[in-house]
Amino acid sequence: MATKLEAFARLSTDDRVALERVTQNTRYIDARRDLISEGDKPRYVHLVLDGWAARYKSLPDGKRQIVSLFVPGDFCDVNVYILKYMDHSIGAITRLKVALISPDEMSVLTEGRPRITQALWWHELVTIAIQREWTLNLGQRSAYERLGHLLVELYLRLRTVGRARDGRCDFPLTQNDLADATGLTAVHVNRILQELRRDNLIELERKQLHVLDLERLMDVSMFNLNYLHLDHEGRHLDANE
Amino acid sequence: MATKLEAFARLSTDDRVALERVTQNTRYIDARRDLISEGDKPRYVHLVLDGWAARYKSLPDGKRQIVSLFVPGDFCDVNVYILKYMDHSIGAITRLKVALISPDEMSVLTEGRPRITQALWWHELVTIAIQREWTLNLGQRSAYERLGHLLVELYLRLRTVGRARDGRCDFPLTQNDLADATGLTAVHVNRILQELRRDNLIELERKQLHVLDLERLMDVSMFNLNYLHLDHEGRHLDANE
DNA sequence: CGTCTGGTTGATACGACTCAAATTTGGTGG
DNA sequence: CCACCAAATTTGAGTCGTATCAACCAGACG
Repeated sequence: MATKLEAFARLSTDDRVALERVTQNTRYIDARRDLISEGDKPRYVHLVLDGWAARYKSLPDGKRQIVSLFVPGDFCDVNVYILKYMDHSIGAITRLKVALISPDEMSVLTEGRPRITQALWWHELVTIAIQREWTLNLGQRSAYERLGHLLVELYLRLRTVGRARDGRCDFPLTQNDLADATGLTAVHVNRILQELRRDNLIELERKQLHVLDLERLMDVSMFNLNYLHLDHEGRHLDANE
Repeated sequence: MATKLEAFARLSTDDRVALERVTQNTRYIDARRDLISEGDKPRYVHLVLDGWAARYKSLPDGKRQIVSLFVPGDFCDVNVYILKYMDHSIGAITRLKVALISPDEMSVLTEGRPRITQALWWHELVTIAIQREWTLNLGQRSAYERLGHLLVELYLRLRTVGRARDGRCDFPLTQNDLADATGLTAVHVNRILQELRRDNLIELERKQLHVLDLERLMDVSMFNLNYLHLDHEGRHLDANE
C-alpha cells in the first residue's frame, strides 16, 4: 500500500517505481503536533503514509473547525506551493508517517506519466468534492445525520485503501475531534453517538469503529456516494495484466 | 474585462489574445435555470462572463445547500471532465453569459503559456480555499457572523474583478438564496439582515448592496482575508510594461 | 497512587426553526 | 398606465435542537 492512487488508476510497474522513489523522504510527526501551520510558506507536498491528520482553521474567539481529514494514502495539496502562505493548519491526530515531496520531484513524477498525472488530478477533484459534501453536511444535516454521514465517509475512504473491512476500522478521532469536524459540541456528539449505538448502527470504543449496518447508516444519514467518484475504470485493475 | 486571471497574473498580449479566442463560444442561460445538473457528464469548462451562478447540492428530503457562488470572471471546474458525472448542479442566479471551453481548447490555451497555467492554478486553489472557509463559516460562526462574512467575501471578490467600488455592488441573491448558502432559514436571514442594517453595517435593497463600514463588518464577522490569497505579484501589473 | 485526558450525565438557556399570515415589490398583460 | 399576480420580504408566536455549565467517572500513564 503506497498510495490511494492505485485505487483509481491502472499504474504500470514504471509508475509504481517512480512513486516509490519519490516517497523515500519520510518524516514522523507526533500525535497532536502540527505538520504545517497557518501562515507558513508551503514547501512540500505531503503524502500520508500512516496515521490520521486534520486540516483545521481557527477563529480569533478560539473556535476551531476541522475542515477535512487525511487518512493513509491521502496527499495534502498537490499544488499548494503556488500560494504564498498557508491559510490553515494541518495537525496530526495520531502519530504520523508522511513523505515529503518537493515541487521538483512532483514534476519529475508526473512528466511523461499520464496515468499518474490523471490519478493525481482525480485525487484532487475528489478532495474538493468531499469539501463540498462537508459544506452540505454542516449546512443542512441534523446532528444525527451529520455524524452518521461522517462515519460512513471515513469508513468508505479507509476501505478503498485497504484499511477497513467487515464494517470495522481504526478510528482515532476523539469526541472532541468529531465535534470540531461537525460543528457540534463534544457533549452533543457524545449524546448523538449514544443514539447511533442505541439504534444498532455502530459500535465505537477504544478507537475502533464497527459499522453494524452500513446500508441503514447510509440511509439515515442521506449518504449518496456519488461524490467519492469511485466509479473509475482503474479500480482494482492493473496496467500490466 | 475577460477574466479574473488578470487580477492575478501578468499576462502578455499573446496570453490575452489566446484567452480572447478561447472564450468566443458563448451561451446565455436564463435566470433560475441549471447550467449543468447533478448526474450529467461534464463536457466543458465554463467561464462566467456576466451574471451570477450557484453551485448547489440537494438532499432527498428536499433541503438544498448552495456550496459556492460564481461571479463574473469565475471558472467552473477547470478539470472536472476527468470525472464521470457531476456530483452537484450549477444554477443561474441571474441571466447568465458563459463561455464554453472544451478540454482541447483548454490544452491549447495552457500549452506553452506558463502564466496562464499558473493563473488557472491560482484560481483553482483560491476556489478550494473559499470552500474551506465556507466550511468554517457554517461550522463555527453565528448567523450574524455568517451573513456578515458572506457579504464581505462577495463584495471583495466583486471588487477584484472591477464590479464593486465605494462599498457598492450588485447583489442579485434573494434572502432565500442567502438562506441556502448559509444553512439558515429565509425567515432568520431576514431578521439578521435587519440587525446588520440597524447596526449601520450595510444597506441592501433592490438587489444593490452597500457596505457602509467594511472594516467593522469584517471585524464583527471575523473576516481574515488571507484565504482569498490576493497577495500575488501579478496584481494590477502587466507583462508588457 | 495522583493526575490527566476523554467520556458521560444532568439541568438549564438560547439561537434558530416552524408555521402562518400580512405586506411589499416587480413583472405582465390588457 | 393601471390591475393583477407571483415572488420576495416582513412580522409574530411558539417550539425545538443544540449549546452551556458543571459535575462526575474511567482508564492511561508517569
